[in-house]
Amino acid sequence: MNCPLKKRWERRKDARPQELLAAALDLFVEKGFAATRLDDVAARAGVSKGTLYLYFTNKEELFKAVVRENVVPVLGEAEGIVEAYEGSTVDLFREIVLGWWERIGATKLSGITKLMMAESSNFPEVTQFYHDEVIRRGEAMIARMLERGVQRGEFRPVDIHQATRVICSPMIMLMMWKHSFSTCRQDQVSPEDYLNSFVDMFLHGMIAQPSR
Amino acid sequence: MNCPLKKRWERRKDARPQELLAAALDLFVEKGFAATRLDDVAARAGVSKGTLYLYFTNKEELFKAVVRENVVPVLGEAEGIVEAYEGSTVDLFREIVLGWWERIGATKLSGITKLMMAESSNFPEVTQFYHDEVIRRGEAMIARMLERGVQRGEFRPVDIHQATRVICSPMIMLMMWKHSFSTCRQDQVSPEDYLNSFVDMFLHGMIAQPSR
Amino acid sequence: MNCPLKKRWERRKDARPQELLAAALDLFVEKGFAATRLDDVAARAGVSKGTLYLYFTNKEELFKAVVRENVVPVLGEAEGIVEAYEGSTVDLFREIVLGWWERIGATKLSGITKLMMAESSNFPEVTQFYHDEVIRRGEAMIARMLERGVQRGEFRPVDIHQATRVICSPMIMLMMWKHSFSTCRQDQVSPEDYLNSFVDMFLHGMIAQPSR
Amino acid sequence: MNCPLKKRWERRKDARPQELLAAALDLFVEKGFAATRLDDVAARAGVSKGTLYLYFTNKEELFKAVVRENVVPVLGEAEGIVEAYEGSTVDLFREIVLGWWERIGATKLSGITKLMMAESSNFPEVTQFYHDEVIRRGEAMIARMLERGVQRGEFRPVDIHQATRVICSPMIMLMMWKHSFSTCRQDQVSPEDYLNSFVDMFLHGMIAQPSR
DNA sequence: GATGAATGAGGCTTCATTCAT
DNA sequence: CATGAATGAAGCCTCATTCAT
Repeated sequence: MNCPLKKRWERRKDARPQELLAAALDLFVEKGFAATRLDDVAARAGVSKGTLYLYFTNKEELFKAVVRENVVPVLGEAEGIVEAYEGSTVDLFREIVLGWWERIGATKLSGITKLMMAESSNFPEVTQFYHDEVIRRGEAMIARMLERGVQRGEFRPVDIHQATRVICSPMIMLMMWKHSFSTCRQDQVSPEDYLNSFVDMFLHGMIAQPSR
Repeated sequence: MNCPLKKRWERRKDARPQELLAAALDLFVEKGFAATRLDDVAARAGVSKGTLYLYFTNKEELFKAVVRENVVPVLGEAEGIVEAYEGSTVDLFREIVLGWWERIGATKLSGITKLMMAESSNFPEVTQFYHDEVIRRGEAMIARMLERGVQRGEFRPVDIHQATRVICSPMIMLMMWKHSFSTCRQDQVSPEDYLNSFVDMFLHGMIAQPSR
Repeated sequence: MNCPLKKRWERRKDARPQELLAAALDLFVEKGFAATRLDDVAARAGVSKGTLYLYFTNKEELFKAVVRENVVPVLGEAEGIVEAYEGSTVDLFREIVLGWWERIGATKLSGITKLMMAESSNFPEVTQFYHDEVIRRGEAMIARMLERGVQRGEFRPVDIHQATRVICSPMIMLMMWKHSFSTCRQDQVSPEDYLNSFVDMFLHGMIAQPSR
Repeated sequence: MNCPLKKRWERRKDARPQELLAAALDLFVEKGFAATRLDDVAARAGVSKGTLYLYFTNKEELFKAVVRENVVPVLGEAEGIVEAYEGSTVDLFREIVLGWWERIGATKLSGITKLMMAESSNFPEVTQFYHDEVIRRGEAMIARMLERGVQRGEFRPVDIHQATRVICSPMIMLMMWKHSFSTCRQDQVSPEDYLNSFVDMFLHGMIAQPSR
């Protein structure tokens, strides 16, 4: 407290892993898992190559730490929202989709999703981890939301399992496009327009018709 | 004709690239672009590594040839169907989706789509080629189909551009799941169920409500 | 035969692995297993680093090939001699010890023995291989020789198993000294004198006393 | 004395090197010189890596200290015994061999001998030190014992120099086996049986035949 | 005295591409 | 046409040693 020098030092020590994770996130998103060189991660974080290995056992653990630190918490929040929501499920759906867009889709974190879709088959251990920590939980959360809508009579009764996947698809695809062919397209997709179309179509397809 | 030996040779000369392309397709689908080793391609085709370079300038050209040979023709057929179709657009939609599933989605060609989504950012030239030859044409075809439905009063008026993308998403995702996390999931997605859910939801969301 | 150019080429191709093995043998003997850099092996053989991997999967396989090519055949010969010998076992003993000295002890192959004694605990797979292919066979051969002497009444009855090891010890040690502290000693051990002392002591210790 | 705190500190200061040396001994024996990581030594001693460098200039000096602290004193005792012995040289021989076995061969110190035989050529300075401090003195002691036996008419006259080495061989080998191929062998050598065989053979080979 | 974060050279291994035959 | 030996640039990871605190 009264020792600013030491404090600076400690702050640095504690901050170091965060700096490394930030650099790693940037590069994983930019290049993908295999094509990211640890040299570059270190260079971007302003440290030497060896320093990385003080904090992370190897490339795969570094990646897992990036996911744990950045993606998993957002998922936790979303789970909390679904659990505690009090309004209509239509509103909840909008809330989740837009919240996801703000916290993941529109940020560089979308690159993690893309990366996992892209390279999972080449890195089984990382894949298993991501599947357990992210995909399974994410799908469960969406499924719970759909069930809520059906139970409350707001949504048509549908195959929850399949509907979950159908719903996730456009969201995942939006992230993938951002990191795939965006350089080729002048007619940049407006994510907002795309999301509106998606929500619109989905609700048209799901909402229980009052009479009929 | 009267020279069987020479003829066999000539046939071989023509056949050779096909064997190479078949081997390359298998391996690109299995491993992805970067992780496919030309050694393995040559070995699977039963030729030496150098032989590959007699027919293809480099790895990227080999991949482009695979796409040209396998994916592009299917796209041409679909374009023809849309152009010439005479029934309802709802039926046309089902025709296109199922035809796509039979010719691409259910075959190893789905791996090419997955691969491009995955690795495009690391190989700009390949990406540009694929975008021009496949994506642009594919989206145009879908868009034309939607326009047809709207013009004939079968579909609600929607933003064609966005709707095209929303519609493509579940189909692309179905291909990606096949090649991404399939090893992690016991609850193998039934593609047929998934497609039915998708068509059902889409048509519910698109079909113009008669009265209301 | 009438194509010297091609012949030269083929000779080179066939000779290459031998050149690599020769270079590897030199360096393994000089530096040990862990301290031998594959760069140096390649350089000494006059090829690039990558070339090594055309012929040997990795460092351990390279080493195993060195052993198979150089040590194992000598062992085979010795086994043949023991099997077919017709003279006295005392003479056979001298024959084996001196033959071993000429073919292994006095050559750089002695370095392989030293290396294995030295580094075995750090490279379990190589160790297992060497134990199975060299040590087990070598001890079996010595044991057979001792049994022969005992059965023919030339040697005192002794614990064959232990005696085998006691006998091998001075021979192994002679090889180890050559590669251990030789740089420290001006009073170079004369291997011949040492071997004479050894044979002399051993026979004094083993020969069955006629009367007594 | 009246300052227990300070005293504890001072004791610690003296004790610290002992703890470090103990940890270093364990690891050098277990892994060898090159393969022992100073990280591990520090961890086993419960200190930080940097602390090692407060007490020892570098890895080589650490090793030399381990030898000085553990091996050299035992040698000194043996020298004393040989100098002062009053019984028969045959008994002295047994005394020395068994004493060596109890104090060195059967303990982890045997690993130091093995390590030096194994890695000496890669670390010239350490080697020179070990040769001067251990090998030269050890051989001199054995030689003196043999001379004593010959002078007193108990042993046949032999080349003392060579006999010394022949005698040392089985003892050194026994240590090396313990640390080399022990994992490969189910038929664990019984050191006691081996030593009995060795003493038996040696004395048969050395003892002056009374008449004849 | 003690710490432990940081370094950076060095080793093994991979693979697209070339070229002499 | 076809071969396949050879290359060499990279990439991941290790570890003895230093030094600011």
